[in-house]
Amino acid sequence: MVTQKDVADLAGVSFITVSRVVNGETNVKEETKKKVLAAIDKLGYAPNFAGQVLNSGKCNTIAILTPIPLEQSQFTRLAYLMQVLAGIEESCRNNNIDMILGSVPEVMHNTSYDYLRPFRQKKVDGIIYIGLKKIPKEMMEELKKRDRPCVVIGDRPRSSLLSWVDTDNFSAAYNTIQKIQEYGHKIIAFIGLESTIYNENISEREKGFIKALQDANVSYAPEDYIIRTDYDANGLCEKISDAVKKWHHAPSAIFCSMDSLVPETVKGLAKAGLSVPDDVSIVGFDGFINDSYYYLKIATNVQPLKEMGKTAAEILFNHINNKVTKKQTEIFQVEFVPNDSLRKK
Amino acid sequence: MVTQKDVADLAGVSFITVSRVVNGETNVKEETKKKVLAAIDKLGYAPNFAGQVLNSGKCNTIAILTPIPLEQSQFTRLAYLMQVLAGIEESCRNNNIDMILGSVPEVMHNTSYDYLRPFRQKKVDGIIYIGLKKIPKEMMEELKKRDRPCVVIGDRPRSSLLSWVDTDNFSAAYNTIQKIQEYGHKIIAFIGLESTIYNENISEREKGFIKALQDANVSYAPEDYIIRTDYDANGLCEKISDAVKKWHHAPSAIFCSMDSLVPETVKGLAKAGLSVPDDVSIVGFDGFINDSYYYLKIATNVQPLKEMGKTAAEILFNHINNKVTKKQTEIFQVEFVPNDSLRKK
DNA sequence: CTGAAAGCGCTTACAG
DNA sequence: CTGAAAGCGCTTACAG
Repeated sequence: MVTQKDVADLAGVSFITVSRVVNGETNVKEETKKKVLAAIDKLGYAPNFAGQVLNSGKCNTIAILTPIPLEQSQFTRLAYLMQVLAGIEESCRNNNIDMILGSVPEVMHNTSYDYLRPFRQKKVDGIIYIGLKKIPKEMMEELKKRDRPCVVIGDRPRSSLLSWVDTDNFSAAYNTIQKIQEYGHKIIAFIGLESTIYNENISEREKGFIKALQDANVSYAPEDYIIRTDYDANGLCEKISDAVKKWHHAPSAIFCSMDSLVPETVKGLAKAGLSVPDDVSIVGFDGFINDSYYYLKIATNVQPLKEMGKTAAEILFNHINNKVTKKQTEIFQVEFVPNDSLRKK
Repeated sequence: MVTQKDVADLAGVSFITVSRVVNGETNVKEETKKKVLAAIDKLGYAPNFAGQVLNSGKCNTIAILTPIPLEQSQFTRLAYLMQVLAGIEESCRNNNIDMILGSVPEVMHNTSYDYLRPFRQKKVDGIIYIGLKKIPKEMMEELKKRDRPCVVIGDRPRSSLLSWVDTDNFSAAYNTIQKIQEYGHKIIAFIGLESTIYNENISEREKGFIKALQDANVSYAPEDYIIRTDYDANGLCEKISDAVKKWHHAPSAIFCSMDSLVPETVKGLAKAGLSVPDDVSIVGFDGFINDSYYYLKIATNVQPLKEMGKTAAEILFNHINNKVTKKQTEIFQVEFVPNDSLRKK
């Protein structure tokens, strides 16, 4: 490969001068600089990464770690991941940083795969963890041991070591219920996740739902209008049609904690003889659904995921460059998007 | 940071012995080895990446480059990318290789972003290019100049420098038409992409469509039953309803070159008074659509994308390790999946 | 403005 | 079985 020495030989200078030119130092005679640049161009020289890193200790690479599996049909999580990645990528481009994409395996047993290896080997300057599940214990320990920064997206870890960016899911849900009420709906149900599934975002949405109804002094217990399912909405259809029979007053609106739960919700209502949006309005969360694939344009809440990714990366860069050593946190607001699935009552 | 020297000091040996233990060399006394391992464990030592790279010239990192933008609502391309990535990731895991995710900008002007920098800096041992658009000229030149391997997924570059894996889109389309004919359909239309959009896969599907109909000696010109649109199916609805009026005999089946074109196709037919699948059957391509979001379960063709990703990575690793210097190519078959949208006529 | 020396952390021969 | 020497490509003081 072409090294500084080769360039130096061709330009008739020492390799130190080449280094100076490469790094844009000013104390080089204009004429010398030209000779060196010509030689660089002729030989197609580019500074060797490893040589630079060994000196500087900085590798201009960050790791993106996430428990979200790349391979899955669950579009919601995929789209979430990709939009966040798009934001991170934009910041990385602007700073000439590369991203190593890694994933935290769902189960750690029977695998020798070590997702923290790049981190331990100092192959990355820092980590962005895209939440969904809590940061694993072993990762927290490594972060503590090595002194390199980590920013979390989509969760609010309590450790003072970790910076994070997140959306205000509680407020988003709270505001959503208020909006729905402004449309004249009195009884509102919530579709959430089973409590065995850890997802702080969804549980915050649930809390926002409950609080908003309490504050509105509704005549029913909000908890009685919560139905829980899993990410794939397994059994949701039946649960809903059963609930419709059980409820004294059927809800005229339903707040789905994820758009991906909407289709099964609609099916469950249909099974119980209710149609959307004629009988029941629906508001979701995420805004990932391609309109053309669903008969219904869903009113929803959109998180500024790309912005969050950008911001997380920028915070990480600040930490890496030691401009900021103190933990930083940022909370983003969610945008409510009305649409056909929400009707005035 | 903890170096081999620190470990050596603690274990009371030279750092060379530490290196031997780290690299699993056998010529180390069992007792010495134990001392060293204990010291490694105590200090949390991990070999510094840059040090290793500078010696070996291998960085155990590959670049994934793609012109597919991460940020977009076009689910088809996103899902395509992610499934391929999932396959690459699996191979990478098995070989302790990291992946740097980069994207080839759509327009090169007014940006100083250099997507080939990691490659030039020898920050990666090789590249996997996930096709959609042809490899840019400047990239081909760089590949020629630096002597590092590149494997292409989803395109068949003519250069003898590049290995590739691809699906047999021609045969898949050919077979699809035969299947549709087996279901009793005589007149079959094709929805493809405008010729200004470069996409070898789609154009191969179009060729397969034409050839199958020619071989079946149909009484019409297959070309008269081709409608072209763009990735977002802009104007497709109108084109189809117009075509239905124009055609002497309306098709009883339509082969959409991408599933994502199905909804607008269905709308266009509806506009012309035809319903799917009662009046017209539809077969698509990709199999990405989440069943629950569409009223119709689409008969389609599924590419083994994850397998392709895995294979591409393995080929690349072979090149990197110099086991194989000759260009390698692999063609995967596509699986036909019948479903509700295809009816017997 | 330019160059010789030392060193970043590691591995690869070479000596013993 | 173990260690001293040299070098991978680069940058950072230091000297002139």
